[in-house]
Amino acid sequence: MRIEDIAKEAGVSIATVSRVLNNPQIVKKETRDRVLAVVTKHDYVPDSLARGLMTRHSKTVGVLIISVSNSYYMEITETIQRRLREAGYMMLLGATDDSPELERRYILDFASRRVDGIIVIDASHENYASGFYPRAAAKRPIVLVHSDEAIRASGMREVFLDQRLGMRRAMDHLWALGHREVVFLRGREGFSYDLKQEAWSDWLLEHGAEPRPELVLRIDEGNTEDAVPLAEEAVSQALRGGLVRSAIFACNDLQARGAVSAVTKSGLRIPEDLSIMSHDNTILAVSGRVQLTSVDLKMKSVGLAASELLFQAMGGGGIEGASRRIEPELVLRDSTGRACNG
Amino acid sequence: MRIEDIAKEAGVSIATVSRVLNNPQIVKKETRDRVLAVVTKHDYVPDSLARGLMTRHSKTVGVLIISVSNSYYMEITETIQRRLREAGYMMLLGATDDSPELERRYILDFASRRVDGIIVIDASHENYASGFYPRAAAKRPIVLVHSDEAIRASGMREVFLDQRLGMRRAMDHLWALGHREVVFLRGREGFSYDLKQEAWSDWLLEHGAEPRPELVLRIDEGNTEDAVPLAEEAVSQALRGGLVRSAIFACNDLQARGAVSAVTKSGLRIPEDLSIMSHDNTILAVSGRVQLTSVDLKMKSVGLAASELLFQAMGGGGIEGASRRIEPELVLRDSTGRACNG
DNA sequence: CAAGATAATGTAAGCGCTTACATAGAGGAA
DNA sequence: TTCCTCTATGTAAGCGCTTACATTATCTTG
Repeated sequence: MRIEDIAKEAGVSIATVSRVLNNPQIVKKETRDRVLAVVTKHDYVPDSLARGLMTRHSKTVGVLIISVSNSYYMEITETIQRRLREAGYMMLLGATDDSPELERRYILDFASRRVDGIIVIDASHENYASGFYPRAAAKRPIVLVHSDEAIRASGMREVFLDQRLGMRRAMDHLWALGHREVVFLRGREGFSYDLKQEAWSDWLLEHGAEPRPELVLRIDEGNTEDAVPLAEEAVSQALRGGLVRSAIFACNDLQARGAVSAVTKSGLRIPEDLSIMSHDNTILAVSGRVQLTSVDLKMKSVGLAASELLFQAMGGGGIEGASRRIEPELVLRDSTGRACNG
Repeated sequence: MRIEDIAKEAGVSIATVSRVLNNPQIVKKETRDRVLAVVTKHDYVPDSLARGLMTRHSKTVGVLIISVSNSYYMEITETIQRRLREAGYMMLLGATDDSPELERRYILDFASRRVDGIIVIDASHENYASGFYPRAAAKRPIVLVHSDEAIRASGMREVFLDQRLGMRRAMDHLWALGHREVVFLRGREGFSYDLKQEAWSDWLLEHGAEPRPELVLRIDEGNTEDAVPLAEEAVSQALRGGLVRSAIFACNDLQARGAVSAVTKSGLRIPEDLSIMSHDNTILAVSGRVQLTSVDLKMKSVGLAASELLFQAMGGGGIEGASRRIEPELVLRDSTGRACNG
């Protein structure tokens, strides 16, 4: 069914059909109804490729995340998807596997599909520094969600996820409870682990404590479900080695769950004997016997902010003020308590 | 940058540029290199809207799921997304909130975007019965992922998720362990709860046991994180009422986690005093202190099968044999054991 | 009721590509 | 050389729409 067929059947020109579809009020009610009848009769939907070719927009937004199968990204994807739908946009979703190269390919592909805007979650420093984002942003609105100081100061549209603040809040809380030694449990590699470790280290230094290397427990997986047993194993071992004496900071809830298992199995109580601070505040934080104190990155707010910024941009808004900072929140639960030996 | 600009700069006609991009081998190496140089120089990517208008395909596939923020769907979305990318397709992702109406709107929208194919996860019976899917499938390949006997027999391309078999395996397992009374814990509403309850009920009847209504525990939420405390509360209450004596079947891992909390808090041991059978086998099943025996729906296989079917269809394959059945698998862990009073 | 104003519809150009067909150039056989 | 074949490139139509502009129908109003 093409617009021509509808026009023929309704006895009007294709221009009239187009008007009925795009500017109903300017066509006489009588004609309009006749056309609409034919349209609904055939379930006719105009070809948005052809339409986009003329109008220069596709009512489509490209969204990039590192991984689809990660609870941590679920909430932000959900939020963005919902907002886009409400505004009549479709979402093209791509997973980059944390590869800047793949990210670039996706963005070029988005461009060729004439998306009206792009949201990059966990934007890579590399693609910013090489000038790729700015170049792409010159052609169509791009919103960067990131935790990178350089991007923050770039003047691009961006949502800054203040992870250092989250770390500070977590450490402050432990400190206030009397913990003077905090073991740092992390995954193998990845920007966010490095950032957190740096923040952990800096914080300790600021408070006159030493970020001793043996306090860093590194497991080989980060975010898959294998992280749970690996973290458990790592913590058990550290426990046996007498390294864990006051508190543990885990980089995500999976690792924290593993830590909890290790600690309970060793006969110690949480939080009486040992505190565990977690990060991400996913469903895992509340699904076990001991509910985890966890840093919540407020991904819903992040998603909302990113969508808002993008809509503004797509509506022709300028770059000024197109910048947000979201504060992580510490959610207190049962896994942290006063230090017993503090 | 349009093809015309490239042509002009390379000193050739637009047809030649097009050929360089689509059929490199038919243009003389010398010319080709000259064109390619200009193309890369400007990061030129052809407008896929214009291209799609001619070629009649968009290299895009529409995927529909009920909810983005549900661990249960993460794996299948991930699998499909990965397969699509490998094959050079982009994924338009829509969340239907379990609304057949919204599902229809999405499918129409997909159609207008000239997607090359559509995958509907948890296809609705309503849209099948009303003839909507078949009508849509006449115009472009559609693969339905579902647990609906009617759709299974429809002759459409479909992946049948044999949930009844999963239930049977779960119940057989409990029965073999000596459990003769199985409490059924479920969410408020939704096809899959009804299907499971029916299977539970049928199974009991077949084994000469009675599916007594008071054995059905229904909480007001199903899949959000609120389900955990609600399930805990429901189970605690049933425990106090003396209703839970041998085993509990929970419709998903969230509910099972709530059940575990209730049971442990009441002082009973798992699985010595009470067994808990879970469903979905998400990360939650392995993240707590007691690891849950759970029915795994093999969503990765489902996703693979769905993609395969779609690729076949998009490649021009016929409808015959475009049908798969995936068997759920029972993953045995620590939450189920021999009945103590069996 | 003529005639200018206005509302409703039609005509046709063109969005950026692909591709059938036309054309030109190069090489080889007679 | 002439004619034919083959290869490389150009020309132009057309994909299904939107929209500026042209045209025709319908009102106003003196």
